[in-house]
Amino acid sequence: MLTPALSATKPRADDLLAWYDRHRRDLPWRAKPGEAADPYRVWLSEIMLQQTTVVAVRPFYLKFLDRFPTVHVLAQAQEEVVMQAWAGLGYYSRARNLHACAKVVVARYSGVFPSTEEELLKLPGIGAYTAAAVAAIAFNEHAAAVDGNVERVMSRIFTIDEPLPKAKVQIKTLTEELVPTDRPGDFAQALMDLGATICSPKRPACALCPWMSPCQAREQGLQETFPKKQKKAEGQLRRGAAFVVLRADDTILLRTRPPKGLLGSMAEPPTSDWDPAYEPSRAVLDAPLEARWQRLPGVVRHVFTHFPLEMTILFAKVPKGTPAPDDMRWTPRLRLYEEALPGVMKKALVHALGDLPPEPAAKAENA
DNA sequence: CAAACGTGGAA
DNA sequence: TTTCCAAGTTT
Repeated sequence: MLTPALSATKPRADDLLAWYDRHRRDLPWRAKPGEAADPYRVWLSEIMLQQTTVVAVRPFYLKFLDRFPTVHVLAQAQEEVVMQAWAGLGYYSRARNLHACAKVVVARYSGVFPSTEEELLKLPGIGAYTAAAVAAIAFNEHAAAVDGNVERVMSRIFTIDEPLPKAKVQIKTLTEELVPTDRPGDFAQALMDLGATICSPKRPACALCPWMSPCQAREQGLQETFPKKQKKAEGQLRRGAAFVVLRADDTILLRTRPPKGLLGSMAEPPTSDWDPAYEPSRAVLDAPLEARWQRLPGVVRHVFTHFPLEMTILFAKVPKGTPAPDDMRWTPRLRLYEEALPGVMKKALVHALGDLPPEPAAKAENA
């Protein structure tokens, strides 16, 4: 009587929501059940979570929210301060767009986020996913937020053979058809929680899945083969040099990178160009100033999304009063934490100086 | 549309 | 150690 083909039933939002009500993750940016969501916090968290794990985001989110509690505070902040708060999280164009977006929301929308997917999509740093996520989660709009989790869940449920990213259009349509009139915000979060905790990339816990029965991939035992993806070419190794200068008054030579491109608007010790053919033995020719340069043993390795980097570190001590070259500055070693130093540049400084002084502990509000 | 764009953690 | 990748957007 029971035919396996029956499993081709449409997944029910109610089954997912019932699971969510029991197993929802408690996250700092997530409103408690029954509470209204704060659009600013939802938006901030969604930007931070782009291509970034919950574990990595959590401390940054808490510190960022403490420093910029409202969209008004953020809009009025200096860009350098915003970049400093983002330093270490990666994908720094997000921080520049975040700041730009805050200014638009304050200037054009009086500090109130627009509530529709369509309007949100116009704002800097907000793309198809984030527009739908904020609309649904913060405003309970009937929007389908399709991120990597949802792509995985949907491609498994419907055994979508088309590889990503081509399958995105189809997945968006399929997801829209499942969004309930009732709780679109919870549905969006439930779907992402499902992808993050049950329908994981490897070893999905199908036995615990509220959508096990309608899942076509599970029925065929092929859940781990979805989603199909086209592979990206891996980048070629680039080499370069970084120049760490310690002045006698315990200051370090830094500069700010151009606003666009790799590590845009972030701080760094002066560096050479990075190129596969770079010759570390000739690095001193690229030095920012005359000094007795010392080539330190070893290299600093770092892996960017699209290429690996090997940096040779040159170190020099210079006398008090040495002027900074054009577009560079001296920063006290004890205040390096105030600089917007990306991870790779922190590595370079640590290689030359040893551990950097820690940031002073934030003052406790209720000590 | 393919490529650029960071980082750190897990298997 | 290698591989994959985590709540994507912009150009």
